[in-house]
Amino acid sequence: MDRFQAIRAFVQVVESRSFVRAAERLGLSTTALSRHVAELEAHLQTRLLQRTTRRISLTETGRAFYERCGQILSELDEAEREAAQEMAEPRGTIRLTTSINFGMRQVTPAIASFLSRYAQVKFDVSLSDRIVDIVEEGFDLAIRVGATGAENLVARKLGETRLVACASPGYLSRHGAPASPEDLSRHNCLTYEYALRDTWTFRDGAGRERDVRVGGSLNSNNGDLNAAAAMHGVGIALEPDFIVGTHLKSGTLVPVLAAFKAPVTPIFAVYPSRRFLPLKIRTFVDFLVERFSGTREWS
Amino acid sequence: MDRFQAIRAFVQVVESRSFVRAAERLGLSTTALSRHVAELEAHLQTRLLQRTTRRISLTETGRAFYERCGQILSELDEAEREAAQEMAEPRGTIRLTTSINFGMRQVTPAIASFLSRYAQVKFDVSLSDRIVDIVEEGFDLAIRVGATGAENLVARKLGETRLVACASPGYLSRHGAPASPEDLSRHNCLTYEYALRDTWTFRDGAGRERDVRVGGSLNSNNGDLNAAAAMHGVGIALEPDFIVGTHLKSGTLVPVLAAFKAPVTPIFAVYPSRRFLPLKIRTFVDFLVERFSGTREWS
DNA sequence: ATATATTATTGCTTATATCGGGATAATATG
DNA sequence: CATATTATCCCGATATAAGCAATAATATAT
Repeated sequence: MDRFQAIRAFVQVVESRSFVRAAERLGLSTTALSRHVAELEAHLQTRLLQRTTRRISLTETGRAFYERCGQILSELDEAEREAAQEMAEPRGTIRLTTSINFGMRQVTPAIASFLSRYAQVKFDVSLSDRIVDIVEEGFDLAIRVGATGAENLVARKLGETRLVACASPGYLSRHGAPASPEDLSRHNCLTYEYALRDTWTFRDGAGRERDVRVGGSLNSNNGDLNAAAAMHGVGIALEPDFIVGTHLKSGTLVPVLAAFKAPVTPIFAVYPSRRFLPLKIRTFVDFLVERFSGTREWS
Repeated sequence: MDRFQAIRAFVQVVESRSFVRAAERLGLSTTALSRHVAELEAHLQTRLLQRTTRRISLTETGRAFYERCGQILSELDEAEREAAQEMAEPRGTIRLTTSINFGMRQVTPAIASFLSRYAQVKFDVSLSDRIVDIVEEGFDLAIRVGATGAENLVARKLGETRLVACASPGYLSRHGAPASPEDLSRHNCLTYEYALRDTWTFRDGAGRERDVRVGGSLNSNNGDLNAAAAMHGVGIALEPDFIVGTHLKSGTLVPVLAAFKAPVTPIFAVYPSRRFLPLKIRTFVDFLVERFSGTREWS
């Protein structure tokens, strides 16, 4: 038995106070309607409608059931409209903050693609590697590598990035490639201000952690700058694959310590945990998840 | 598509975080489950679950829909359990007030029949022709002829009673039968304290109202007493058919003014309009409606 | 009171949809 | 890299729902 159909039938009969009128409104035969109500009653093992062939009235049980069903059906309709509203154009401005590198390389093309699909949406993007308080500063959404932020937020995982230690072929031919993480202490390591400032972590074949204190002639708060420096042969950088992926492919940078696993960092979409998320946000986050879901290697 | 089935499937998949586990719990094949979710998504024209063959996660839209559906399903379950609970024994005491005559003749046997069916129910009956405030005096239910009572009450029609003017054959042979309502002014009319004290109303063949001022040697607050007096030849009484039905059948009383329609009075079950009526009350009212629904002639 | 029209239900037939099994494709895990 | 797990697709068998026609019941009109 299709309970939804049956309940709909029952409700319509009550509201029409007639099987034939209800059948007309639902576009069914009275036969089907009569059966539905009968099946519902059989299912509940109770009588919902007191019917003479001429008039129908609710039983007490039926009255109670009807009231609740009316409520439930309208709630369901609302939920479905809300969900299907995906088709309704998302509109409005999305205030977004994200890290400079990932923002430039991955989020920007995603935004472009999203904008071409949804003409009514605008973006207000703030690039910053600082972890901003999105509630405090009025952002709708943050896309963050690694950090999720405060407690009252929802973090939705978009993907992962793997850090890769790498250097230019020129640097390696001059200084040799490190064979183990500990060798890094004898190399010029380009460090990053906001994370991994002093210590880089690797995991060896046996799964043991190998922490190494690193340092060198360049520390910056910008991964691109470090990558560029590495390409110019300044030293070894530990970079997320979405920054150096293309350079590794082209050979301008070469991975080192490939036998050791560098940390994997999750990438999150972070937004306030509201009961009903605005359509524009929901749609954009879904879009990002879909776009990034299959991504194994950033480029 | 059975939308409830589909939603149930969807919710179970979300909660099981797996199609196969959800299928086990629902006693379905994974095939059916997969189809249900796919159909639901097609219906909503949106993606609810982001699924790899190995793991599934909710889309934002799906998350919102899931939360609402969980709510809706539990409401539906509750409504169905509540309705099906009819099978659960009604139990407890029903505090009931009803008029003396109708109570004695019709309600008492109904109560007896109800008690024999539901062993866990007890009755506390108060017979009175006074219109009591059932909320004030703590009654669950009143059965009333004519009056429905206060505003915050629900009145459920149980049936109708027709008033019949009648007298004993002896009285009529001595005084003759009235040919029109107006003739009643020359007769000894037995009047009833709570209603129709001074004026009786009839409707003639053309549908016109014919009010007649009546009076005589006996006024009482008890229909039975008036009927008994009429049978003893005292005069003409205007009595509900549930009182005089048997006497009319046996011939101890004879109807007069049969060409004129006497007023029809509805009979109500009246109870407080609570959101959730106790099972015992619901069941008893349904029982009364069923018992009286076919009744055309009271006896 | 009788006849008539309206209305809900039931039996029967056809068409449709649903279900489960096996095959397939995809992906974590060891 | 191989294997086991998992979701989806295809197909045949079964079950289910819809409509038509007939029936029973009842309100309204004559």
